Amino acid sequence: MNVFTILNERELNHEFDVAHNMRYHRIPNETVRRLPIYLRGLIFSLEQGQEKVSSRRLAELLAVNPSQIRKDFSYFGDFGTPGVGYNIKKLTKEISKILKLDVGHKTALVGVGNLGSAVLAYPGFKLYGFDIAAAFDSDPKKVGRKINNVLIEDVSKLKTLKRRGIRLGIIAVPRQAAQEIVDSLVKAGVNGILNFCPCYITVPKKVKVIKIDIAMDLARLPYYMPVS
Amino acid sequence: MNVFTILNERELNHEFDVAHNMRYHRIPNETVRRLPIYLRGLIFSLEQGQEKVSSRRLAELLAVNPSQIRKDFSYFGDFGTPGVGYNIKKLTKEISKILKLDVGHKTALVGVGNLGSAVLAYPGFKLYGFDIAAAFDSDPKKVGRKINNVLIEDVSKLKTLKRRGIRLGIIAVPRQAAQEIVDSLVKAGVNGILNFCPCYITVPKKVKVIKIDIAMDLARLPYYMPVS
DNA sequence: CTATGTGAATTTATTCACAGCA
DNA sequence: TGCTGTGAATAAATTCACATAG
Repeated sequence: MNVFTILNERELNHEFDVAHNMRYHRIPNETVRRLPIYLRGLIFSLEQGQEKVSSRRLAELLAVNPSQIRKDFSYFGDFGTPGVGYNIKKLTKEISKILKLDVGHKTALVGVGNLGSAVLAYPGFKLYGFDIAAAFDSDPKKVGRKINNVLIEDVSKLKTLKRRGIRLGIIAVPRQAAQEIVDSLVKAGVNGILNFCPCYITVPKKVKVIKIDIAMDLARLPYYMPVS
Repeated sequence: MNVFTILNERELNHEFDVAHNMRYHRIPNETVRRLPIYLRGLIFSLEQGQEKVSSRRLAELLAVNPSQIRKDFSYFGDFGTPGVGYNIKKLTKEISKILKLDVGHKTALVGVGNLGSAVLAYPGFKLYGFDIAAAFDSDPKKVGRKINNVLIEDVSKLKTLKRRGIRLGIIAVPRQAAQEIVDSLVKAGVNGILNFCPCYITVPKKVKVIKIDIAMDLARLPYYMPVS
């Protein structure tokens, strides 16, 4: 059968890991997972007018363990000054670089329904350096319109992505259409996909998929809730 | 400062853990995280007309390790038959019970913008036993209308939740409004919250929050993508 | 002969505790 | 004194390997 689905989070990369980013020798997977969280906290602190932040303050803000933070940061060089804390701007820049968010990523959205529209309006993408540069839908009524200043194009135009330098795709189409769209994206040179469809999709090895299933996260909540 | 934010996934429960669900002695956190994934795979297999499934088949389907699956299942009794595999229905029922999804959860959605509407239309919630029984918005134009057969009520009606037996809330409002809504939900007796707002919120200890930040997940993708 | 269930081995992640710097 | 950076200690998760059941 061999259905390929990188499910929610973790399943990313058991083979890769070592090869790339040798500059940062062996950053643990869990640390990588936390880096975007730290980034949020750092940017938040910066907005609060701060310039330095200690591991303790950041930990309080994010409800994590201070030594975890220090250990995580220690995987890539010295950024803190003892007795003072971390320089927020410097650290932000470094983390962005590690996550390769510093270059800016043009991203294509496919499927401009409710969820797709929400994605277009979501402020968080810009924060992380993503630029939703194109949107596609198969509904002729939507094609040609603009949402959040992004023109909606027909899905048949997906093949232009390569030429336009877009390597990332976000899929928010009905589940039946998902695999077909994935194939088109891959053919168009996309090598990273954020999948919102609650379904299994198949991709070549070189393409990385992250799947978000909003219901799946909710499904863990009752287990952790106090007995009512 | 003490901002309380259970961020994305994991941060759930360092204190709780032991206390409840003693019937299932000490199911590891990571296993709990995977249970909804297994549930999906099981239901998928069932829909394919199968009755039994082996750890190998399930592992292929979900792109995980077979012995991981067996180990995970072993934390709660014997459900497989050697040489054959697992009885899908029985196992599905048991996992639902562990996750407390078997009782059905009435859930309230707050914020019926694009994201909120997408949530209302999302098929996955029903799959996991969630029933979005109420929706709220502050926009008078939306109040009174129905989406997906759910009546949109004014946010001032949030206080009726307790009476209606709703203990779960999904927040999809603009970030500025988030904390206020959270407070209202908590006051109305909600003890589990799924937060889609990219912001920090504060809750009493007894309330469990899961935060989904769709951009944050995407932020890990470039790191794992092959160099282009 | 196939597939489970599980101790044991291994790998990975977290936390502690403290030396050393500003 | 206050905080970083990090080895060492601990804890948690994963994987192996095999005895055992159908």
